[in-house]
Amino acid sequence: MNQSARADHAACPGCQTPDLAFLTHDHADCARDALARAEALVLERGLRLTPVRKRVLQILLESHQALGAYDVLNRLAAEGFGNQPPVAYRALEFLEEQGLVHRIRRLNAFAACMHPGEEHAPVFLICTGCKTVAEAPATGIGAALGLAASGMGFVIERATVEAVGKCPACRSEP
Amino acid sequence: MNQSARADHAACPGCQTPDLAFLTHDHADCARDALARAEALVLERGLRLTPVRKRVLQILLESHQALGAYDVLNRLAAEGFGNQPPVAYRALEFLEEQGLVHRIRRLNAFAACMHPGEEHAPVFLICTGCKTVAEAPATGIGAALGLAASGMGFVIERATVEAVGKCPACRSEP
DNA sequence: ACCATGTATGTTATAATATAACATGTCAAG
DNA sequence: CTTGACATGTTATATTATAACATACATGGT
Repeated sequence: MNQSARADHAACPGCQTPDLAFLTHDHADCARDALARAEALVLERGLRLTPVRKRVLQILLESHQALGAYDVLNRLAAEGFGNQPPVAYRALEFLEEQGLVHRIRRLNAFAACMHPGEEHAPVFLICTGCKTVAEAPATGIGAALGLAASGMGFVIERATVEAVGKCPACRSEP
Repeated sequence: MNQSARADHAACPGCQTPDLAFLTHDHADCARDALARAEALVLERGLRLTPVRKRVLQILLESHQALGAYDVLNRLAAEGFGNQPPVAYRALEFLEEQGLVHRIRRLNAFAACMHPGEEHAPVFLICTGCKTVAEAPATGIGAALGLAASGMGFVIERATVEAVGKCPACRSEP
């Protein structure tokens, strides 16, 4: 699968069901769901999913890739929002604090969380072929990490786990 | 333990023996060892540990912390090496390719590898108190990660695992 | 010894990412 | 209808990183 195919939201990888992450499926659905859940979560917490914040989340959900802050900013600016970096960075920061967006440090980029609200230490699989970022089920890894650390007397607060490699589609291509 | 105490090389944490990583021990020894092993490794591979490269590695070994590229650059410049970013970045890139230095993405920084040559997917423990970065034994984590990924048909090439938290010394302080 | 070649370093310039500080606007409680 | 808290907009700048080209330096072949 090439990158332009991946840009088609009707046939995309990486959504919340791990089994589907790198398979073709209807992405419009999971984006809509994630947005609705995000909105509910934020309200529950007495916070506001303002227009900029909502739009930033939508952009990330729709693009279904990790986007740089300036990519997001450009889209915002094109739609009449502010066009200075803090506009994007602040929205992204808010969304990250609320667990709605994850920061992919390896890419200096941000990706929408595909299962907000659920407790999770995210693990990212970054395909070097199609640039898709999938959130993997972290089962066991957080625990193994905590264990290794506590063996040295270290107490983990947050962890970043990012792997680069090839997704099934890109692996079976030249 | 505070940061100035950590700057004292005669009583430092984080070296190659996991059990000692956050304990006091003689760092001059492990720095010297690591440098010698690095030199040998590079020669084995038919490459050159030139003065800049060697000095960069020494700086990282001695400081025993993760340093930004510009921190390294400033020290180089003060010693008569070039004072432009590529000088530092190129040496760091070379050292990273040779597995002698690791990049800590969370900090936009670089740290000397404490056990070069040994096969390892590094796991970093970053103390938010004293800024010390320790390389933890990754036992099991790489495997767990590979397993989780292959469940989705994803093949990992390289992984970044970084945890932030508190080391024993900083945890027992205010 | 000399040159050809590849590799390393130095330098200039700029790109890409991120934040500080302050001004303005908005909204809801009192 | 004002006050206070929060959000957004704007200006400016800091920090991190790389591209492109020039110079030097080592090494092997002759």
